[in-house]
Amino acid sequence: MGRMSEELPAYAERVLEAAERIPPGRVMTYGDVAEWLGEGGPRQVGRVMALYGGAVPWWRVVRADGRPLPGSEPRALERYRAESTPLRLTGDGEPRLDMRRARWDGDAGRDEGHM
DNA sequence: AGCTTGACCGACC
DNA sequence: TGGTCGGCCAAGC
Repeated sequence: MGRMSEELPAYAERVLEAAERIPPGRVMTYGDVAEWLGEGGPRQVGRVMALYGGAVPWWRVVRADGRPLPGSEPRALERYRAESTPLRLTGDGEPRLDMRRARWDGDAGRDEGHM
């Protein structure tokens, strides 16, 4: 046991932890997660999710345009429906996330407007 | 050491 | 609404 090599890079672990924090019925964009962490950027978050996202609620981390993850749209939509995540229909009738309502800021401004 | 690659983003047209 | 472009930064080679 000479080595404690982490299977996950530390950064990846933080990203996954952030994803697990997102409450049901809400979503964060890749950029939001990066900003919340204060590390990396959207592309880095995306890469982590691509590699290890299966271990966390991956459907709650989405692109900024609210479009469901390509390739997993049926599964994502099933989750959104189960969690009552705000959706919205486009002109084509394709369901997309209603980002104005579904986007979660990580409780960043939890205290504001309280006093 | 320097590329290259991304489950991206915002600006712009 | 859809396409391009530059910027972004960790990981892999």
